[in-house]
This record gives sequence, structure tokens and C-alpha cells, in this order.
Amino acid sequence: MAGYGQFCPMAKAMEVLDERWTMLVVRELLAGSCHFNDLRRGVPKMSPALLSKRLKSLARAGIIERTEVDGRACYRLTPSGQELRGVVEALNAWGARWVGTLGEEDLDPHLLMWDIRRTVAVDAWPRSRTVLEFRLDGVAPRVSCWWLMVSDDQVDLCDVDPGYEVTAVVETALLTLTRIWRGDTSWERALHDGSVRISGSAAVRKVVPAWIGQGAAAVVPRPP
Amino acid sequence: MAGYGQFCPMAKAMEVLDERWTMLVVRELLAGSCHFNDLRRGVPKMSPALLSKRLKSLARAGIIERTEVDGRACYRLTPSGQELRGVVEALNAWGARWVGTLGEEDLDPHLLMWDIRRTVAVDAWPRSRTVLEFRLDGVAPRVSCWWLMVSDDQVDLCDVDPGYEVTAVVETALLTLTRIWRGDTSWERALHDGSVRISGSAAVRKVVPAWIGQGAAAVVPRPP
DNA sequence: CTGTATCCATGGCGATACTG
DNA sequence: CAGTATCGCCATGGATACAG
Repeated sequence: MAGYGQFCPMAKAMEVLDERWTMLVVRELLAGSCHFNDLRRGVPKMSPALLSKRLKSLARAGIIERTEVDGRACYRLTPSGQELRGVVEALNAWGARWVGTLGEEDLDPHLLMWDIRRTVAVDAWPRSRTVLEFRLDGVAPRVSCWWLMVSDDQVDLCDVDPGYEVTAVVETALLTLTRIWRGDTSWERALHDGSVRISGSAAVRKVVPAWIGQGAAAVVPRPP
Repeated sequence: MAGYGQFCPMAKAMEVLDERWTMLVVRELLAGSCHFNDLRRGVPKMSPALLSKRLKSLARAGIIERTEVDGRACYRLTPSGQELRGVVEALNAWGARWVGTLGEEDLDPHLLMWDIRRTVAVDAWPRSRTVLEFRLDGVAPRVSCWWLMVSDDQVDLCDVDPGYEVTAVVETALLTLTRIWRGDTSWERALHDGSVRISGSAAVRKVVPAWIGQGAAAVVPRPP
């Protein structure tokens, strides 16, 4: 695929960035992933061959640098790559405001739970071990139950019962939890209309939404 | 080409925007073009079939609306499309800062002169008719001479001698003028090192750079 | 863990011509 | 002016298996 034949800086930028998957890889790198398989988890539908190819592309473009630490590959954003945060944020805000409709094929419990895990507000949680169980309706049994644990500022996510006492259970459709996470709706509204049920003591039920919080896109104001 | 299978707003945004040429079409629309052939001029290397396809895509995505005025097609950005200005600006700034190297294939005298024409600071020009002649070195003769005219706040661009008295002649390589326009270098430096020559009266030579100015990307600070 | 190798089908896209 | 029509290549990228 050739370039655009234009001197316009935006066109030159797009020559690298408009290739399929590229911006999603950049997003993963900005989120802190740096090993090959960490990155794969963020783009599960991308084949490893293609990920490898894109990483080489990004390196050639000066956006990332590959180093090897203890025999382990490590991809890090260069200053040029770091500055793509502005682009990612602009795209994210626009997408949150104007691409509201999610299809069944956009939902992925693994991606959602992993994203919750990595940005969860641990400061809001109790200091002692606290376990939240998620039950996702209408999802393949194998990936419908998740346990999110926080203890000593350490966050863990399991898809098998870790066996600890469960503080509260959150039960909802995958779509609902996804929409809350994106900020398309709020915890308050979802709890009120019954699309999310939280079990546990009254005190706990009240604070669970604050424990989980919402994703980064939720702060973007929506169009009227 | 399928979607990414992700709920992430940025991924959803890229499902529409990462297709080849799409963002360049949006850029043209943001710049004010609205008729089919106006748009074509901004993306001369794009086939009309593909442009047509992309316009349909953008309409389906709610980014543009097609109307017909006096039997003339007219594409206008919706509010959603207007808000892509933030994305375009982020990409443009990043491209200006980090994709500095221009190849021969990125240069296009027609695109450059047209861009100058449409953003020239007419307020800086004299009120009476003023004609600037551009002579671009190392370019096919057919497209190496251009005349830029301003009179009564009306800007015109010709690629054949309009016959009016020429106020000043700007002579330079296409690459140099392009780099100045992008802000990769300044008028001052280019005049000083001789890569641009301006003929005309001493007073006129001094103000011609301000008449022409620089493109939008020139205000972006460059990395050290 | 970090990729490569191989294969194959799809369809994107470039080129050109043509039409109401 | 504003597109359609047609064609054909070849690169893209999805899938799977495998290797250092």
C-alpha cells in the first residue's frame, strides 16, 4: 500500500496510523503493556503474525523501540509514540460521543474485565482483602463468572473461583456492564432500572459502584 | 473488512476512520469543500469510484449528509463530523512534529498552490490588485509557473499567465516552498540561505513572506 | 515467551472508460 | 457536474501450526 502523495502532515501521519490494528496496538502500549503476550491480550482478535508485523512497522516509523531485558522482548513508546496519546484521546472522545451503538460482536467479557482490573480505583476499596464476584448473563458459561480481588493495593482477576469469601456479587448482562464502563449509562440508572443487581450487605451494595467505577471514556460529555 | 470486536470507543471510531483515504476526505470537508469535484481536487490520487464509496460510508456513519441544491450534490459535515476537527488537528500536529521527511512522491505543486490560495492572509495584502508569480524549480514545465492574485479581498490562482502586471516573483524548489508551508523551516531562513529568491522592489520583497504566510501546521512547535 | 512460517481466500483499491 | 461500470491484480490479513 503506497502513500497518499500529499505533503499534508495529517496525510503523512495517516500513512502509518491508518493501517488496520495499528492504533489499537498504540493504545495498548499507552496503557502500559510492553511484552508481546501482554499486547496480544489487548488485541485478542489479531493474529500474532500481524501483531509482529505491526510492531516492526511502528519501530520503523520511530514510534516504538524494541529492547530485550533478561532475554525478554520489551516494546516501549518513544517520545514520538508517547505523543500519540493526544490522538488516542481525541479518537476515544469522538467515539464515545458519536458511536454509541454496540453490537453483540463488540462485546468481550475478557477484554472488559481486564480493562476494569487495570484501571480500578484501588484507593476506594477497603484495605483488607475484598472480593467481588461478577455474573454475566447471556454469555458462554466458561467466561460468565469472574472474581475481582483487592488486597493491600494489589489487584487480581480470576475466571475461576479463588475460594475466598465473596464480599458482593454483581449480576448483569455483559452489554449493560460494558455500557456502564464506557459511560453510556450510569451505575445509578442501571441499578434503578434493575439491569444490574448487586447482592451483599446494604452498606457494601452502596459502595460497590464506586469501587468498580467507570472507564476513561465515561468522563466524556455526551451530545444532547 | 470486519470490525475489531472491541467495545473500546477508540476502536469503534477506527472502524470507520481507519479506512484508507477516509480522514483525507474528512479534512477536505472540514476545509470547506462540499461538491464532488471540489473534494476530488483535494485528493487527486483517489479514484472517483473510491471517493464515491467513501462518501457513502461517511454518510452511513452519520458523519456527513448529502443534499442536493439546484440539482448539485452537496456534502456537509453533521455535528458528529464537525467534531472530527479535534482528531484532524491532533493528527496534523503529530505529523508535523514527527513525520518531517518528505519524499519526492509527497510533493504536488497543484495541491500546494491550492492550499496556499485557500488560506492566504488576504488582510495582509494591498487593497489594489496584486499579483505574485511563483516559479517552481525542478518541476514539470506545465505546472511550474503559477500566478496568485488578490484584489478586493478576492483571491485567484492561475496556472497560465493572466497578463496582469506582476508585483513580485517567488522562485524556489517545490520542496523548499512545501517545507516552508508546513513550517519545517521559515521564510527568514530560506531567504537567508538562498533557497528562495524573491524579485521585485525592496519594499515588496520584504513583505511578500507575510503575504503568503504559512500553512496551519506551521504553528505547531517542533521537538528539540 | 516470543515470535515465524506457510497457506489461502477475500476484497480493497487502482486504472480506465463511460453515462445521465 | 457527479458519479457508475468493469476488471483484475496483488497485497492484506485471517487461520493454523510450529520453532528457538
